[in-house]
Amino acid sequence: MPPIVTRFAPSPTGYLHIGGARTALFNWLYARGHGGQFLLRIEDTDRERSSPEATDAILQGLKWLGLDWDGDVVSQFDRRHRHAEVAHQMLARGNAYKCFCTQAEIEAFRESARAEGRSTLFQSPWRDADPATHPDLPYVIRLKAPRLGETVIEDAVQGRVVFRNDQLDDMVCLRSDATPTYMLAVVVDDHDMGVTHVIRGDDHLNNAARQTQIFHAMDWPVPVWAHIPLIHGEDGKKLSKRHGAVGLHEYAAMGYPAAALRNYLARLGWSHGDDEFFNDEQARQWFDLAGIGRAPARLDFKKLANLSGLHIAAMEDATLLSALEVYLAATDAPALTAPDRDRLSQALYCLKDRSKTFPELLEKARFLLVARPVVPDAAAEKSLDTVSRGILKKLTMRLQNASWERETLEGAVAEIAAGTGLGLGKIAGPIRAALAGRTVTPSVFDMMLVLGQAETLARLEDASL
RNA sequence: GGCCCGUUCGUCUAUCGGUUAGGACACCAGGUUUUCAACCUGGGAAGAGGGGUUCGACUCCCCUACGGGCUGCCA
Repeated sequence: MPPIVTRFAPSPTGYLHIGGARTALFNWLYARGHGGQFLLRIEDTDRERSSPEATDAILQGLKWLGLDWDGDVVSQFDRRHRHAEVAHQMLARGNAYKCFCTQAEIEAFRESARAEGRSTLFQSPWRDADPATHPDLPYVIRLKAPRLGETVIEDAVQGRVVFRNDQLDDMVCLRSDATPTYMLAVVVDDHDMGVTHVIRGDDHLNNAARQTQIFHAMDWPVPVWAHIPLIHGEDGKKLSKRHGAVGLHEYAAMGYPAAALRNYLARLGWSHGDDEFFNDEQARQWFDLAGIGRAPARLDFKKLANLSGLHIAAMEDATLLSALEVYLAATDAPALTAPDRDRLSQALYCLKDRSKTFPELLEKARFLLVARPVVPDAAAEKSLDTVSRGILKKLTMRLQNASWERETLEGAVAEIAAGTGLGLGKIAGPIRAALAGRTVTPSVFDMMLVLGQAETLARLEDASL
């Protein structure tokens, strides 16, 4: 079995799409799980719509998602001479021909064909013309596609797909300005790059037939095809801007860990039995083409959030901390100061189990990121009435000389609670308000321990006045 | 219009001719609990429709409906 080579080949017309990200992930998982290579090629032959900014955005997106590629990024445009060379080879082999029809002529033909309900497949009169009759005019090079028989795609996901050759016309391979078309460029590049498995969106399924004809024309081995269904929005329609987040960077900005997105995206359209929550190691081990479904999947943010929470909880503190810093940078938020970073890292143990996203974690970490005086929000303010202020005052005194350990603190608070005839639940509210200025926080004891005795007492006293 | 692909709980999916059609997320009820999160118990929830093939179809075939893709000298 030859080594596996996959590739991701986006066209640089914008940011990295969530669907593209999944395609890249599948290619990456397949290559990495089989000891193969994962290559990256930018399909920038359309100069009008390509931009270096878009290429950069795509690269950044892949890096954020944690998908590393092998070798240099290939620019399809840079290979245009090679593409033209192959077009001429096909010409020499008699598998292609020069066509002198103008675009206007073809356009007119298609229009009338459509109007009359006839097939719009264009059959060039130059297909079998004697080169001696060739005019001195611009021409394109068309593939001399077989007219009889059928072209068969053996797709690892879709199964056997058969196209009748009389349904496929002689596609243009080299334009009249000598630049290659996408159809030719893909085949030449995939061949030259040694790509063994083409895993891409099923919007390319029909193209696979045309590309197969080019592979045949050059006598090149046809790669294994795997056309995966597209991702749809929550309403089941094709994903578009109106669905909200379609750019990968938007997911980064919403504060989902890349590991969670990898897990979620992998499960969208692919499955390994009942496994839902897994890490990269497992994904690489389990991923295979046979596990890919044929129906389009919808984005489900609830499930993403659930997985996100599980991944945050499972992260090592150091990993989590640096992911948080990446998140902060991505959202243009101020970076953590060294002391904040320290405190945060000490508190992660009581934060990561209760947060589904980074902003949620940061909100719960607020108690240690703000300085006195702690200003309570409206909800927290409500729990600071006269009675509770009195309780806080008592608690402050009670904790004055307490040893700063969990058991002591729990005991002291329980004692105060008992003394007032209230449950712990009732006095936890005011303590939260005093220490964090919020109603949603980690355990009050965890906050006290993280904050330390002096700061805790100061905050309790502030709130009791 | 032509060609191609798809269709199991609300959502992601398991099932590869024989299951009370399983799991997860979400939802509802209850429990635990210092809030949130997490956790525990229970619950409702699915094979698009119609024909075949077969002793037996979610599973194989055909038709219809619905969704999607392609039909460019775009990628």
